[in-house]
Amino acid sequence: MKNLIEVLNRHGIQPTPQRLAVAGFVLFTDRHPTAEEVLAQVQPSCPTLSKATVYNTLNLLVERGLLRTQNLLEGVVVFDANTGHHHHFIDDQTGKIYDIPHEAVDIQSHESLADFEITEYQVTLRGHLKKK
Amino acid sequence: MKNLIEVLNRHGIQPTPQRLAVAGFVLFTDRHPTAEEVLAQVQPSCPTLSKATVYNTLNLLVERGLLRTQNLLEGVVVFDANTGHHHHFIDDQTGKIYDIPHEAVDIQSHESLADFEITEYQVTLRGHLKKK
DNA sequence: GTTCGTGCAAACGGTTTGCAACAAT
DNA sequence: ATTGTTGCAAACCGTTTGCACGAAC
Repeated sequence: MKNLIEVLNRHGIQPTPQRLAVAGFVLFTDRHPTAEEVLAQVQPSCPTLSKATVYNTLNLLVERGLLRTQNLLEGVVVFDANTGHHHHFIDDQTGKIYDIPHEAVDIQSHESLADFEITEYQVTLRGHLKKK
Repeated sequence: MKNLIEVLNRHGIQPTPQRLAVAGFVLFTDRHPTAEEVLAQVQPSCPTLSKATVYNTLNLLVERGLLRTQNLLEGVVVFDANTGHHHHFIDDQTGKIYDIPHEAVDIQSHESLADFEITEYQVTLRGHLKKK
């Protein structure tokens, strides 16, 4: 992917094969993988990839603003390619995490919160998918 | 505290001195302490208290529904005596976590979320305290 | 040949577990 | 004696780090 190389370059990241493999997966998936899952996914197509390099690369992508981490489930850190403001829906039955556009949820806070200057908010919705 | 002993008994927890010390702090604070902080806080008044017993007791309280864990900040697990539905406000400057009553925030979800059967939601607000 | 990235293995830190000593009944 | 709790230390697991090798310029 030419584009990916450009993106990395633009963020001061040298596009090595390992980094391309990791970024190529993690920046374009809507799953919310853990570091382990990234390794398991990418290892086959890039057999020399080590755990340390996965972590180094993921941290680099986060540092450069291409990726963010999320702490949605008890003690599990996942990586999210959606770096803008958005919310999440977690399917209780499958554990799957869905991104929800920021505009899809409006919040209205009671005047009892007058002392709080709210600059940002994130909503975590839980439930299950409706059978349609 | 007579009450505390009763509460523990009612939940099938034998009220040992260590458990009373831990529960006496963690169930009645509105801070959101980590396990470390619980140990540091309670150790002085209960010198024989070990780290393992703090974890065992906290896990027991969670298991019995007297306490819950929260994952609000990157990789930090805190314990929250408020076991009902509620939201949180995190002061960006101090990192302090405030409990927000569930009714103090209304959410309204866009019809684009029609496929999601939402059974529960939690809002994390961020910002800073207004100087009054 | 200097710089940067990699793989490996060791270190790390928060949490858990195994176990022997120790109540309490 | 049995049951349950404790403290200690070791184990655990996800993540980070140190370091020597290797590729690129």
